[in-house]
Amino acid sequence: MDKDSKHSDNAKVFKAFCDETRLMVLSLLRSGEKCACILLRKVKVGQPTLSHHMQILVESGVVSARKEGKWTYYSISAAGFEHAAGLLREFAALTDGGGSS
Amino acid sequence: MDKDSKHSDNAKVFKAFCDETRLMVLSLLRSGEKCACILLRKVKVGQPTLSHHMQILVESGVVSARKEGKWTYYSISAAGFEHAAGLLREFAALTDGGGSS
DNA sequence: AAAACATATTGACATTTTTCGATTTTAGGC
DNA sequence: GCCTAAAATCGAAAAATGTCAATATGTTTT
Repeated sequence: MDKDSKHSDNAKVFKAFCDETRLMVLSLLRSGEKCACILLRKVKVGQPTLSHHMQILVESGVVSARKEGKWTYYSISAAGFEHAAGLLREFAALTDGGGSS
Repeated sequence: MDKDSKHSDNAKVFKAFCDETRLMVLSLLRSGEKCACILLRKVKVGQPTLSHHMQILVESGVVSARKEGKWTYYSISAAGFEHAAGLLREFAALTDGGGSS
């Protein structure tokens, strides 16, 4: 079981929370689904940059996207957060002896 | 209340989990306290690099360090993980209407 | 179909992060 | 004091990430 690639994947999930702008977006989404144009007015980055951040948030699973006409609506994904929380618990949980090497 | 600096601080906490090598270290620490020299044998980075990662882990609060003689022993900090988990919950929790802007 | 709008993509640049080699600091053994 | 070992610090190179300007794509309106 290649542990290394697993850690690489897990790091990707946590990277969603590593950037100040992304945390700002997540914070804004706490009050409900919003379209990119609304988010764009609140954060201090350009449109392409926001688009890039939203892509990272969606791919990490903590945000879901919904297209409707010209707009893309984003919202918090409860399942994505559960997954991240689960990983956190996993890393915090101590094993028994473990060191068989 | 300057939200921006708060997000900056929170991002710093999550950065502990953003790197593959750091996740590897956290994984190793699950089976108990270990000195840097042991960790060094398991991860595939040099000694100065490991030292740097350990500094980040300690400063983010998820790992605690204990010096004993020539050695430095590291272990998981339950409190640090609680804090990170709390932040995660905070971002996941929906507010009511919120938009008082 | 043309214009206007919302978002995505591309390409370049700047900043940040990771990494390493060399050196320094600190502690213990001779 | 001198030598060895463990870990930290310094300085620079390499890699990854964030940012923007320009352009492209898709959608609604006129």
